[in-house]
Order: sequence, then structure tokens, then C-alpha cells
Amino acid sequence: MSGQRLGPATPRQRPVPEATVARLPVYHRALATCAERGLTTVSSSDLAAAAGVKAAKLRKDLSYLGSYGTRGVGYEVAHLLACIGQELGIAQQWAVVIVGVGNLGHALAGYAGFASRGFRVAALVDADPVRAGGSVAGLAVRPLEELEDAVVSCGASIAVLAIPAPAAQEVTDRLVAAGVTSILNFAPTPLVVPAGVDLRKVDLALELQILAFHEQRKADLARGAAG
Amino acid sequence: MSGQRLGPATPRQRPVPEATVARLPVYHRALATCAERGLTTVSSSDLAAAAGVKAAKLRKDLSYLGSYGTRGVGYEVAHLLACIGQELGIAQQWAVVIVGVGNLGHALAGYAGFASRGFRVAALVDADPVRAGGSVAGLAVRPLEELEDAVVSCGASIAVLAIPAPAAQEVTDRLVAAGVTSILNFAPTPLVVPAGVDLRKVDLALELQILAFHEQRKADLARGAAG
DNA sequence: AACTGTGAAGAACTTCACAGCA
DNA sequence: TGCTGTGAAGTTCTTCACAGTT
Repeated sequence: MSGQRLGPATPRQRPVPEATVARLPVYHRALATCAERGLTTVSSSDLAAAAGVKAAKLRKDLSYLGSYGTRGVGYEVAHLLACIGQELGIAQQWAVVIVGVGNLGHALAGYAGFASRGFRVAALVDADPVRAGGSVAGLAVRPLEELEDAVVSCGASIAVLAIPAPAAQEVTDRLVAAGVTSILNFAPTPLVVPAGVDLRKVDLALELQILAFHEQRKADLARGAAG
Repeated sequence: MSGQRLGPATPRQRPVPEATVARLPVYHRALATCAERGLTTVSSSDLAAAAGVKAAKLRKDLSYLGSYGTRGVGYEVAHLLACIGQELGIAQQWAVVIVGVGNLGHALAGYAGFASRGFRVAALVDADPVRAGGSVAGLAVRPLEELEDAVVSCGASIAVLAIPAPAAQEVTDRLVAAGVTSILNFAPTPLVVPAGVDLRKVDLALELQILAFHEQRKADLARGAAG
């Protein structure tokens, strides 16, 4: 890594709030767009607009990483891009194991957005003997018995779970035992992991149900106003 | 607005916080599991454990919907299931239009979790002439020119966007103009919608980037402790 | 005795508004 | 003057702890 050896490497900042962490990738993407357009500097308000947040929020978020802007001018695009990229570990290639190659897992295995962000789908695992043995997106699908070996042999610390809910906890336990320390869960069930293991969930039906709740309210409102 | 209808339909509670709304589907699912197991009542602590939250949080969440529990006993499973189901519009069939039938849209079109939660994928639309005209998951894929017609003819108020980022805002505008009032966005770009339209986003690469951030911190920490 | 419902305290996050610097 | 960085205020969400009910 050609990282600077002085302060900037890991200057032990005040801890970055989780809400801020969740926006850093958005800022990174917005900055990349700015760079593509040939901009060399951006103001907080322009960048915030591109990222879909308020300017004050963006400035406070960046302040947790340090002072990267110039008063009266704005932020230097390339520099800020590099700083946020370093925080996110963009330079590094993260090996990811996907467990479950059904409908969804199949799509995730071929999702271009992962590769372009530094994630390499390093192994696919599936419990179904029909699927295991085949290959998806140019990668062999391995049987569930080889889960641990798949994790260890590619050195993955991140796993994606795209399996039915009933199997999710057991597979999670095995992943953690094999050395995985971050899990992205698509199974619609809560998972328990030991301290030190990060867990995020994506629940597709839930997202629609939240929208349906609001649709329902809108309909009730309209009915109340009209009738 | 002033007149309370007092009917069973909309007892006009204090407004339900957004964070609570986002958990109602989780509770609903946990309750469904309880019902399958033949339980007739559950305590807040048992239900909370099944939903992966703390008991106090669950009780406060439910308190926004009304008083459905019995002190000293717990909640009647069937009753609470019905109450939450009503809030979420479970009884209703929501027609959903999916725009973009690539890798991800294809998987979403065939996702069983939608159908089982009251969502009917009513139309598929894609800009690619090769895909349009074909069929996916037993449904014809219509060209982008027919977007408005697809929305109107199936009466969909909910749309799912699984298209590349550059096209997302324009398609959004057209969807809104055609009458869509809720959008689930998978395109990695911020969208602007008018007031009254609900918008949620699912950003798959972002989720992994958040995990990578924490992986990076863990690695830094280990390095600091060891070397 | 057991368990819910909730006011009050606490924590996290957002927004404001302005001091401070280029 | 223009824009960043940030203390302070405001808002939302979570947790606590206990009064109230069966």
C-alpha cells in the first residue's frame, strides 16, 4: 500500500457515527461523478446536492474524518475522493462468499456493482445438489459441505447470505466459525452473531411492506377527505 | 379531518414513527411463526426475541397502534397478527410494476417473498428491445414506451426500479406522472420525487461498503495491537 | 406474581446559525 | 465575500423503570 506514513494513515479520529459511515459510499460515488466531469473542486452544497443530502449534514459528516476542505473555496475533488476511498478500503480487493445461488444469489453473483467497488465474488456455495457442481457467472458452485473450505481458501471475511430463512442461523454460525466477520443477510429472519462480527440485513419484502403501509395511509386520507 | 369516524378502519392514532413502521413487518413475520407453532399468546419478551429487538422497544412500538395486550398475560397472537396485518394492508393485493429486467430485476420478478406478502408483480418493463417482447417469470416484458400504459392498466401505485443509475431519474418522473406514489429504488443514485410520493432505496454495493469500512477498522485495530 | 403501557431520561442524529479562515 | 467547520439547539429514536392491570 502506497499509503502516507505520517498522520493521515489512521490518526485516531473521534469515532465516526454509524449514520455517517452509511453515507460515505454515497459521497464517494458523487465525488467520482464530479471527477469524471473534470471538476477539480466542489462546494459542500454542490456535492450535497449530488449526494441527495443537505449541505450542513455533508460538512458535519466530513468533519468526522478530518478537515479536508478550504474555506471560501470548497473541497478538492481528487483529494477528498482518495480520503474517503481510504476510509472505505476502496484500494483493497475484498473477497466475498455468496451462500445460496437461487434467484437472488444468482443475480448477486453477477452484479456488476460489486466488482466495480472492490468486491470480488470469490466463491459460491449452495445446499441444493442440483445447483452445486454447476457454475454461475463463470464460477463453480460448491456444495454446502465445503462451506468452511470455501471461506478459508479464498480468505474471505465477508459473506452474503441468500438462502431461505430456516437455514440462515446455522449457516451463519458456520461462517463465523470459519472466520467470516461481516455478513450481509438477505434471509428474512433475525440473526444472532457474536460480538466483533458485523451484520447488515436487506429485506426486500419488508421494503415493499413499508411502502404499502404509507400507501394505505394515503388511501385512508383520501377517503376521509372525499367521503 | 376533524370528524372521527370511529369505525374499525382508521381509528386515527397518534402518528406512528417511521422507525416503528419499519419494524411492523418484522413483528408480523414473528407473529406468523408463533401462530404456525400453535401459540395463542406471547409475551412481549418472547415476541421481541423472535423479532430480534428488545422487549421495551416492541411494547412501545405496539403502543402506537393501540393497546392490544393483556397485563399479566401477553398478546393474543391471532388478534395482534390481524391488527398489524391491517396496518400493513396485508389483506390487500398491491400491484407492483418492475422497471428493468436485467440481472436483478429478473430475480425480483421471480422473488417468492413478494407474492407471499400481498404483492403481485403486475407488469415488467425494460428499455432493451432484446428483452422487451420476451417474457420473464411468466409475464410479458413490455418496452419502455409502454411504461405509462403498463402502470395505468394494472392500477399499480408501487414501482420497483432496477435500472442503471443514469436512466433512473427520468423513469421516476414518468412513473410519478403516470400515477405511481411509491418507489423502491435499486439504482445507485439519489432520486428526487414530489411531495406525497414515497421513496425507499436499496443499495447493494453500499451495504458491502459499509461492512468493508468496519472490516478495515478491525484490521487497523488488530495491526495496532499486534505491531 | 406476571406482564403491559408509558412518562421520563438518555442517546443518536439532524439542522441551525455563525465564528473563523482563505 | 464565500465557504468551511462546529457548538448549540432541535428532533427522533431507544432504553429505563415503574405505575397500573389482570
